[in-house]
Amino acid sequence: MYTIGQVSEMFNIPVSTLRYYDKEGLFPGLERSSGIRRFSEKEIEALRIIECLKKTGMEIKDIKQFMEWCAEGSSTYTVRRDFFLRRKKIVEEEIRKMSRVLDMIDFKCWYYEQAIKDGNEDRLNQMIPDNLPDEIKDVYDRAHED
Amino acid sequence: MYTIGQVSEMFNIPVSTLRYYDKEGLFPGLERSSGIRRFSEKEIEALRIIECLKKTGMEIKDIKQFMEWCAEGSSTYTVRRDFFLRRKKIVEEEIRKMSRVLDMIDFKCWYYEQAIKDGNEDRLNQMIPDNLPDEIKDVYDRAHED
DNA sequence: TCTTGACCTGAAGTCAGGTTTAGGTTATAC
DNA sequence: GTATAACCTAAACCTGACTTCAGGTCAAGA
Repeated sequence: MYTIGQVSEMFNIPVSTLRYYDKEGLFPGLERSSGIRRFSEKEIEALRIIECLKKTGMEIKDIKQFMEWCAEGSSTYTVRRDFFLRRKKIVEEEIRKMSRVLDMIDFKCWYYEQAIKDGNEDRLNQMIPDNLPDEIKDVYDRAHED
Repeated sequence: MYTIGQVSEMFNIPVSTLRYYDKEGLFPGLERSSGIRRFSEKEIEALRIIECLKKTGMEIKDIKQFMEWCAEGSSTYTVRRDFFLRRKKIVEEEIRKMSRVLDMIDFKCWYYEQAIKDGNEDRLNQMIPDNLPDEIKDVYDRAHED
């Protein structure tokens, strides 16, 4: 059992944020002794999941929904699995999107490298988009496919 | 040359958002004729970069900084290259982080698949973290490395 | 016992990134 | 030439995710 201050240190999350999460219903079964929150392993695991889901851009109210399903017990196993399957697709798509963003950034790095060499963008602007050298053409194409 | 409405359709961005971007200084040299905004190829390319940088989580005010460098001309080529090199590192880190999140999600999918089969989490809780089967152990380890 | 630090609450404040509203101007089609 | 659709501004409003504040309680050590 941990106090809010200990959990705050463990996860490097402000105490105010933990209280906010509690207020928003992210710890459905959180115990208290004479008013003071007592975090068990259950809440620690919940917090790991919260951190994970927040990284995927999920909103607090949707994380709350998941925590409520956890509190409901074994009747929600399939709902919870489907929840993660949906999230999986979203994160996979996010990674694909980021890879394309990375191609765009790589292209821009190359672009400014050339501009530095040339002292201007004239030659570059004549190359784009059809006369790019092989070394960068693939990156450009991936970055600009919609 | 395009009107704000045409650009809105091209990019599927509300007109109000384009005006907001303009107010925040994201189109430094944007022309007007009798008060009406005239978007040129320059602003279209700017908007492509804005969309890209927004996907990396960059704030409007930092995107504005970049656009100002663009408006300054050839003296800022190296600054702009370095800007993209920094962003590249951040996005690469983001992708690595997302891959670990994906491992966590894969683990959770497996976990609930087992729980559905078993009808409870008892067997699972005895397995975690040291007696996991090989098929999932790697995923678990990657998901939990800090 | 008293003080000090960690805890508690509800309400207000903050910040980013827009969106909505109200009131007005301009361009285009009939 | 007049309707109406698309444009304009400033300012207020909204949402999510916190943070800060004011005022109060609780537990442990000197």
